[in-house]
Amino acid sequence: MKKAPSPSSKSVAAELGVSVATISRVLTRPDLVNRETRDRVLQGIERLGYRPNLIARDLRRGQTRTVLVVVPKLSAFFLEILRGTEQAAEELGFAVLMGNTKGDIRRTITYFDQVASRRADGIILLTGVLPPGAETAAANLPPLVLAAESLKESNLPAVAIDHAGGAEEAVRHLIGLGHRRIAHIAGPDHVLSSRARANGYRKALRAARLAFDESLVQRGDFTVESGEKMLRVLMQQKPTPTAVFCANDEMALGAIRALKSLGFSVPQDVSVVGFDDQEFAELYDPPLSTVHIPRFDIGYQSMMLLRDIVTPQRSVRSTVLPTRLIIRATSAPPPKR
Amino acid sequence: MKKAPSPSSKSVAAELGVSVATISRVLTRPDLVNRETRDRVLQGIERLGYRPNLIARDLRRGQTRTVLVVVPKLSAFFLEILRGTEQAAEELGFAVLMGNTKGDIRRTITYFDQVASRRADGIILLTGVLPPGAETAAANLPPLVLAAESLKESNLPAVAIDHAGGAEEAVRHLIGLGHRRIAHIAGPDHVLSSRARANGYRKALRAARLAFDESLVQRGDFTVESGEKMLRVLMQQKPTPTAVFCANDEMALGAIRALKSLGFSVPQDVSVVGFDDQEFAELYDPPLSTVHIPRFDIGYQSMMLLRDIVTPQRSVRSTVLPTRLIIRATSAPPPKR
DNA sequence: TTGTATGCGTTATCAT
DNA sequence: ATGATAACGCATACAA
Repeated sequence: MKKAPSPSSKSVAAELGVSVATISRVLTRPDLVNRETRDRVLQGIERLGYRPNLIARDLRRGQTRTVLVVVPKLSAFFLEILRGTEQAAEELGFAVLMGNTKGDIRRTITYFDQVASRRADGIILLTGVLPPGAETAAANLPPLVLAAESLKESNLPAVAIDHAGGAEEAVRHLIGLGHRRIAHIAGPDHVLSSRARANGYRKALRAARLAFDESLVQRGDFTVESGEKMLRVLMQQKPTPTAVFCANDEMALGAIRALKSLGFSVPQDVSVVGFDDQEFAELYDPPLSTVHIPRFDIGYQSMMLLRDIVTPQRSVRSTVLPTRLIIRATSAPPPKR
Repeated sequence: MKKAPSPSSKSVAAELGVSVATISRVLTRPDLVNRETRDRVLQGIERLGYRPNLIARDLRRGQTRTVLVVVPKLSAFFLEILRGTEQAAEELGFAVLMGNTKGDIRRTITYFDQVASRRADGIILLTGVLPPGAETAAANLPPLVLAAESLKESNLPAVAIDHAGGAEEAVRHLIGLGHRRIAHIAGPDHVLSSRARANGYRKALRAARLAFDESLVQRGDFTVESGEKMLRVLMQQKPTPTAVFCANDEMALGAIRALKSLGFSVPQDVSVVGFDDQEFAELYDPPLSTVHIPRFDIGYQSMMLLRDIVTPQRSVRSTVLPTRLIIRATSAPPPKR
């Protein structure tokens, strides 16, 4: 049983006694061809196992119907986004290429080149940073959607997240439970999303006319360890906070771990709320209250937006997607005194 | 600033007063061209922003240097594999296309078609199942590597995991700690890997001359819930087991959860060991002892193997990768009585 | 309704 | 060392 290479339209045409044009038409504009011939061709295609060569088609058409998704690293966070992109891509008949910069911004250029080289029609960029030279308006950017991590000031098409709104809702939740001294473990200051989340925290306090206490805000670096460390700092303030809002789930886990080891129980003594709703949030003990990021939607919408960009005559509109507070078991009313 | 489409080799050639052949040679076989012309061409390419059209190149060469990775679902497990594949692909100059069957075996055929249509050179199949028609040797399979989940009887190129060996090591570890009544929460019987893990469990018992007790083996379905449920069943046996080896991490989590709610502490009263070493295993409280699967390597080796397959004159050899026991905090000596 | 012929942008063969 | 040219397999404008 030797592996027969798929025949070309030419050989199928020859076999059936029609022209290659007819083969092509049957596949792309069936309405243009006579019913009988169409059926005969379809049958022949089936019998001979013909598959049109997409490379040739792409070359001819000048497009690939392929999107390149570029992530800064292959983490669970981006996985769910990828899932959304894949779903939308499938619906639109697009293929999905993977790109991973591994934190090296310059590698982004390599991927830009991929679309300059016509291996993909456009890029969904999840890295949050444009490569050095590309920042100027003069730079020749490929069709591009900025997703999840939007750039500071850019009017490039983007699918962003309402970080501030999510943080605000989380803190409002804690306030609603009766908390008055609410701490915040923030993320790195240079990351736009941490700043937005910190802003949401302050806004919620302000709306509830709660004083903003500088000492109740500590900055971590998104790791579990930094969460532990900052929690310890926070518990040295007095009076101690009764709730901690963390800028991501890892730090929330660290905070809980540190609380436990300090002899506090969560949420009876101290409430903790995270951000991201990563997979482990639900599995943790106790299950973590956190702010859900619609990762799937980000991926899905990004693909749709990119389609609009590469399709002439479609209007493109950036979006900001809302987050959703998930109340699990780490947030409760403060202890009575 | 209008977006100028990348010029073709023809226009670059015209601009520089050379032939297209020279342009092509400069890019693919620089040694064949005179030093001066080469430099001049290189310079012109840079100046005009020329990027060779990979689609045209692929068409001409009859290959795409693209691999299609097909997963049954986009989970963290496959993510790490994908990372390995991506790494190898980058080293080899391959692009990575994503395919997701979402559990629908028939969709695999769609992806096979993608390579029949020349969108990719081959497939790394992570689904563990071949589509219905394709099982026969007569079926015209695309260049294929079976990864992670190997098929029952097939001599297709594969990168497999030593499930049995990993399970054996885990149970040996428990035996070494002094456990004598070791239970097993197995996975579904129709999944080859669960069967292999169960076999490893029995083999370790046999090697230690411990009696195999049917009632100490319960079958779950890889979910946290089934882990809880089966643990409860196990603890009704008497004497109760002092250790539980679970066929995956989710069920191990379920078992721990159930143990806690029954008033047992882990690992003081009962030890628990999982399988997979998923991300949350390390983060859990207490951190889970489990069997690490070299997911990255699976992906990496699969890509290398596929390269061997699509490259003439390279020999292809299937591999079985070893697992590695990770001892964390859920396994300890049994309580003294 | 169908066929013929051209070109998409390369690479490779064959001359020169 | 370089150029002219023929494919690669398809889609389409034009002819019939």
